[in-house]
Amino acid sequence: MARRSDHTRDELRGLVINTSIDIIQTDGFQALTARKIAGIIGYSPGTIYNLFPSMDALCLIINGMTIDALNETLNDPACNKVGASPADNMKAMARQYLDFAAQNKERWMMLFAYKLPEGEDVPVWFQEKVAALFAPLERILTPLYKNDAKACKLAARTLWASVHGICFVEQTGKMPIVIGSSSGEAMTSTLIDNFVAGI
Amino acid sequence: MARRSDHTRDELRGLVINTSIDIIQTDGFQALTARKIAGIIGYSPGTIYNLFPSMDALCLIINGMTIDALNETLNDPACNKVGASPADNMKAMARQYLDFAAQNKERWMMLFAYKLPEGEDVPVWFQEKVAALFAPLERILTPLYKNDAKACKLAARTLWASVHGICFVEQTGKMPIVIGSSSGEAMTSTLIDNFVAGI
DNA sequence: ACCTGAACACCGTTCAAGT
DNA sequence: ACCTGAACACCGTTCAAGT
Repeated sequence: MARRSDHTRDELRGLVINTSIDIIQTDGFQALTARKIAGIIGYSPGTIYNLFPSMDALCLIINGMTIDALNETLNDPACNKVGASPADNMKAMARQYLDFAAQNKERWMMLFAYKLPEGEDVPVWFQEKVAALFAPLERILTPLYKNDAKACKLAARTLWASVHGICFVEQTGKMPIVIGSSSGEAMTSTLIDNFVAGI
Repeated sequence: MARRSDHTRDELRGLVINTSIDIIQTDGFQALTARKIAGIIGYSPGTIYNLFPSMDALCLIINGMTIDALNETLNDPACNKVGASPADNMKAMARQYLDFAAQNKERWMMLFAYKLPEGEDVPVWFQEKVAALFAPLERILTPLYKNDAKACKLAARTLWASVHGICFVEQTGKMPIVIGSSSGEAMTSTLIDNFVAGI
């Protein structure tokens, strides 16, 4: 066939990524295959490998974009109000996290269920994106740990991991819901109220 | 070939399950394939389907066994001491959870990363195993919520999910470790201390 | 009754060959 | 230079055929 030049290389990459996200959100990330992407965008499977070194590399890029989108919601003014109490800002931030996961369920699940194969390890640029996720919560907590930056970091990571666990349990529905509607929000509220009161 | 009768049907099922767990623990659950199991136990791939309806069914059985093993550690006397404070028992239980995950990393990961395909849903017997997981923690919390069973249930689920999140973050190492060694234990301690103080 | 192994419809990935 | 499509080494799953 040879050069078609229907799209530039960058357009093509964008096309592959957007199509991939569509597939993931519709059928789950297990349904993402090179052949399926190629079929949808009207190219051959080989072209995917012209644009990305491997399916794993593509998945990593998509996960990076999901983290960026999540990070954006955590920096939303709604959970970084100047007048509000740390607890209120934290609750708002937890709600942002829960909402993001609910609205982007399959993309969010992929972030945690997808595993690089045995050999390779997570690249630095990806680790940096993950690390950036903690900053907003640390910022909120700072006033509560005025003279102990180390304790502040520990608390931020503890709360972040806890909210993540609550979100996970809510999204996978593996927890029996005896709590009534909106259990994720009830749990994050209980967590934050008790934690802050206990500081 | 026909009947070999090297093993009874139940022996064969046990052989498949044990071999599967070996593969999972060694190479991760992504590496578990019917053909690989068959090769190791010296039967043809078809035999796997004689013993189990599908690979998904086998995975579900293995996950059920992992939950049973986890549940056993949560009922260990070490985290259910009569004289100890609820906080101490909870910390011991969290440690049991963290230790189990560390020692059975791939099996534990599979519990959360493995997803049934789009159509089918989790059978009731599996849901019941999951539900049983919360009882030990609820038992510990009961004295702290004497006259409010509903709040106790909510707190138990909140703490359980939180410890799970901490464990997840520790196991996947997605969190930058600025905290020093044994960050999982540091986080669960902070969580439990603050939460209990805040009740 | 139990087990096989070929067959079917899929994968990811590579790469010689085409324009 | 870009893209294809056949090829290779894998999957899960089924089932006629063998003992």
